Amino acid sequence: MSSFQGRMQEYPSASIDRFDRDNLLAKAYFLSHCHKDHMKGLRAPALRRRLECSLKLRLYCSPVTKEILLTSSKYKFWENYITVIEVETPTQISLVDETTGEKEDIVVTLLPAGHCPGSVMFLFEGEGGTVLYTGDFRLARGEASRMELLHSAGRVKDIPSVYLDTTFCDPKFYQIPTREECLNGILELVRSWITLSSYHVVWLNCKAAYGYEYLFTNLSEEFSLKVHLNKLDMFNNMPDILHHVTTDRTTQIHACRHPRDEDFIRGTRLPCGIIARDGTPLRIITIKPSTMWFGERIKRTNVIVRTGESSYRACFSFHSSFSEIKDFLAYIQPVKVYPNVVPMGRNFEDVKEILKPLCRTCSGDGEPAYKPLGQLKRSRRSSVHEEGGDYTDLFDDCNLVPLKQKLRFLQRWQLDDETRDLLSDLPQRDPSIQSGSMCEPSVCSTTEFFECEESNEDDDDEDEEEEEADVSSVWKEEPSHPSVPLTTGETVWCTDTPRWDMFFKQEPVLISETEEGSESAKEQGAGSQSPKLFSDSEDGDSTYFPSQSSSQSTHISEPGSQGSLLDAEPIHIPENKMGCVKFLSGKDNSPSNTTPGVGKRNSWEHQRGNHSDSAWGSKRDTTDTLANINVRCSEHTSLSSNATDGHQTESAQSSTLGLKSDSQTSSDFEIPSTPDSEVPQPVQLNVLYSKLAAGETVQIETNKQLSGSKS
DNA sequence: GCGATCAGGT
DNA sequence: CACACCTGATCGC
Repeated sequence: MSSFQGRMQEYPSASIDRFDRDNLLAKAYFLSHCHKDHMKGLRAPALRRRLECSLKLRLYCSPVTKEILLTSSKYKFWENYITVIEVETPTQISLVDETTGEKEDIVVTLLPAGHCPGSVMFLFEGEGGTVLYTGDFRLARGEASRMELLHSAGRVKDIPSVYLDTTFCDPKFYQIPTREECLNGILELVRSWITLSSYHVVWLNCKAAYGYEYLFTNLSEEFSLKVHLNKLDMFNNMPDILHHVTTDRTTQIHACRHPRDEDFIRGTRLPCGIIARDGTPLRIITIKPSTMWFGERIKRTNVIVRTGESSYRACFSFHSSFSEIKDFLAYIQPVKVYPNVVPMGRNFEDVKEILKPLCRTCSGDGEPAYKPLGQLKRSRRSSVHEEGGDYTDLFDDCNLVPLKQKLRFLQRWQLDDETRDLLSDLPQRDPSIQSGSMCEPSVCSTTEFFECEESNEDDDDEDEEEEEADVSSVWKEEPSHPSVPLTTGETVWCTDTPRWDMFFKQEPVLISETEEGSESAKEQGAGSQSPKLFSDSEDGDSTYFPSQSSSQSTHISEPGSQGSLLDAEPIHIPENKMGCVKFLSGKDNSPSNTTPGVGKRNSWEHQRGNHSDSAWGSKRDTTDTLANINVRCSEHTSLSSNATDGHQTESAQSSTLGLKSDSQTSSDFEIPSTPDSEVPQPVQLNVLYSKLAAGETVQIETNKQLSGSKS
């Protein structure tokens, strides 16, 4: 939870993610994403009053964040006070003192943060120096190196100050499995269940928060089954998400909520109340996304853990692990890092101590904490690829590979090898259901569900959505409140709505390697290529598949090994993007704010581009979207022809380089894997962890990384 | 009645 | 495990 108080030393008149107390006096507001702990004071009457009295005061955020924010009626009053800043578009804004007329211009760049839809980091450049506020972020290894706007003239920018998401900035959170590992584990678990019969359904016990959407979209795409949610209105202008979620409860994948959903599940009922029409009890498993972490040299377990008869915990994290944070800082090399979050079981001083050796000054005076950079400003890209078989490969974000391809690739060998066996002796399943079903969303199964009388009395009927006509022939869906007419006007599904899979095209590169690749992948999965991933886990690393009464030992994910198959040439560094700065006055003159059609349709677009795509596990080719973006940006940045041109250039590069950059592993810069540099001995670690576990203050002489510049 | 805060829960 | 967020109790305006 963020404990950032809203203001940065360098630009104290701007408030970020905090809107109460003295932030009420800010000259500009910034919202990194729509989680409540970053919105404190945002709907307070005091702020609202101030807004109404001000001509200049604006809230700056990404298009998606605006969309989400304004979906809530409580924040509707912001409508005319929000200025959208396109992601990866340096934009000049003025901080104006309305009493004196004093003005300070700063350039703000939004960078995708990979935390939840719309989440961004803010890069500020101006007289206060260059500062990066990360908000909450999850960036895989190497992603900073692929953010063009963190670079200038082929080098990473000098960013002296970083305000950092330190949620997991603690060595005990050293490793968190990558998004792809986690996603793949969940996919396999879901597959193993829902293919048993159409009465087998899964409930994703997701907290009411944004951030699970990429899980939903991947599940939906994989199984051609939309995910049931209570409401969708926040995604109305995000077709890439909207296509994969539904308020139609007749699906086998649910992420719906009910105030007493635990009770429902215990009673083998889904929170939405749907049951099979023929009375056959639904077979429900629950999957609870939760963060699993692993210490530096601690044996990993699987990304799926069975916690009960029909309940599972699946690894899932919105935040970067310690090693990902280290990797990020190693690349940025800030002089000063300010923690935004105090990790659990720590205090502010602890975090600062942990961060010290990760800063430029400290690695300079002591010894290089873990990354012998040698120079403050590195060339952005010097090596093609580096060491294989170390942690880099271990936790490498093979996420840079278009995920769709990767997952197919993985599934092929996994399914062949293990899951297929696992599934082979299962009860006869509905012939209309096939693994990796080709059916259309929502009409995949022939089970007939109907409303249960005890259906929860929630108000989701207002979000009820009529599905395609042929649904009615398959499903019997009775409104939970027959007296309330369905609102058909709202988000009727149109057959001509672009489909998710039209957003990307198949690249033959990976698929063509499938035969060979699957073999090697299998071997790697057994530990050859990335031995450390599962090297010492030949044992109890069991992923439980619900179709088995006992555990099945299945390594459901080994994407780390994939990266090595997919290495590509480094991408080119675009010219300094600072040449293309968009200018915004205090008044919001952006067309996208007033034209819902064009502008909002792409409100998800900021996830374009290699890093953002990978951050989301998204895998569409961005060409189509980019074309739209360009259209909109032409309007949007009409104040600056430079900006428009620059943007198009960028877009063109992105689309042509997309695959290459996506295919890169994180080791595309010269940072050796951190564990190598540290070479912690097991004994040392044991001592360290014992102390940490005991809550002692750690004075580690042996561990340079922790002692840092403490001298 | 509303908001802020805290405790307790998932 | 933690995170994000909900609910309910309490207090003050």
